[in-house]
Amino acid sequence: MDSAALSDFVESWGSMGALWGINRSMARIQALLLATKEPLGLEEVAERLDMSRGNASTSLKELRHWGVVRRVNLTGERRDFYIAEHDIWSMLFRIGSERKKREFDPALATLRKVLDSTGKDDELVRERLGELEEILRAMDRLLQRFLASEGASRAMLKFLSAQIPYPPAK
Amino acid sequence: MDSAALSDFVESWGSMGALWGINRSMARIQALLLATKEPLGLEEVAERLDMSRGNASTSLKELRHWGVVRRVNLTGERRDFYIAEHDIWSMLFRIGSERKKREFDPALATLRKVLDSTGKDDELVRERLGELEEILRAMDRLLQRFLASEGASRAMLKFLSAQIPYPPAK
DNA sequence: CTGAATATTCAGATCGTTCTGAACGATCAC
DNA sequence: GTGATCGTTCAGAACGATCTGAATATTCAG
Repeated sequence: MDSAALSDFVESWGSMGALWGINRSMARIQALLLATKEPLGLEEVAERLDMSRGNASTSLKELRHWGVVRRVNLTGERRDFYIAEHDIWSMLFRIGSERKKREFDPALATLRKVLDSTGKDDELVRERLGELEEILRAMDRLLQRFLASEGASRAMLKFLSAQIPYPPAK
Repeated sequence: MDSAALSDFVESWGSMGALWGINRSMARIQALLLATKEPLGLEEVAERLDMSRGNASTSLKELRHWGVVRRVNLTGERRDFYIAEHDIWSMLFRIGSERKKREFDPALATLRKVLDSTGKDDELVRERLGELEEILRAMDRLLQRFLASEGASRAMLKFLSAQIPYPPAK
C-alpha cells in the first residue's frame, strides 16, 4: 500500500471511529495496524501517525482493553510490539455489547425509575414516558437478540450483506 | 407532577439525549415541554431550566428543526409559545433517519472509495476493508428496512415490546 | 550496583462544543 | 414618531475531551 493510500485509510478510519465510539487517535492506530502485516513498536506508531508517545501508549492500552489490538513480544527484542486483531466483526460485536451495557442499559433503568416514581394522577407524563419506555424496551429486545451470540449475528450479517452485493454488477 | 419529580425527569432526559444525539440543553427543554400541558414561552423555559434566553432561543430553534417542538401562537399573546410534539416514536424515527444520512452513509461511501482505490495486490488491506464493508452493508440494509416506513417500524416495535411486558408481573 | 532503553503516567496545553449575555432587530401600543 | 416587549444573533467565556511532553517507573545489559 503506498503511503498516500495508507494515509487516506488511516484518516478515514479515524473519523469513522466516532460511529462506534472510539476516539480519533485510537481509530487511527487501529487503522495503521490493520494495514500493516508486521507488528509495530510504540515509537514507530507514534512517529508514523505524528502523535506523542504518551498518547500512543494510552491509546494502545485502551485498544488492548477493547480487545482490538494485541501486544506481542518478538524474540530478541526488548520493546513491545503491537498487532491488530484481524477479526473486525468480533471487535465491533464486543464494542457494541459494552456500549449497550454502559450507555443504553443505565438510560433505560433511569427512565424506569422516573416512571415508577411518577404519580398515578399525572396522566400526561405517564403516557409520554410510557411510550418511550415501550420503544426502548423493544430496542433492548432487538439488541439482546442480536448480541446474544457473536456467531449467530455474524451469520445474519453475512446473509444480509449478500442480499445487496458490492460492488454493484455493471 | 411535583417539582422534584419534574426536575428528575428533566435531568434524566437531559443525559439520555446523548443516546439519540441531541445535546443537554435541547433534551432538557424537550423534557420540560413533554411534561407540561400548557404551552410555555421562551422566557419561562429559560427561567425554569436556569439557562440563558439566548441558549433557550437557539435550542428551541433546533428542536423545531428536528420536528421535536412546535411553536404556537396564543390569541391575545404577543409572545411565542412552544409545545412538544407528543409522538415520541415519530421524533426518534426522524432523528434516526437523519443521523443515518448524515453520519452513517458518508462513512460507508468513504470506505468504498478507499476500497476502490486500494491496489489489487494489497491482499491484506483489501480483505480487512472488505470485511468491514460487508458488515456496514448489512447494517445499511437493516437500517433501510427499518427506516423505510414509520408506521411499519412502529408496529414492529409495539410487537417486540409486548413480548417483554413492563412492569414485570409480580 | 549503574546506565541505557523503553513504557507509563499525569499536570497542564490545546481544541471543539456548548453556553452566556449584551447588542441588535423586530413588532406592537400609543 | 417613542418606548416597551420580545426574539435572535454572535463574540467570547466556560467546559469537557483529547493530546503533549516532561517526569517517573520499569526492565535489562554489563
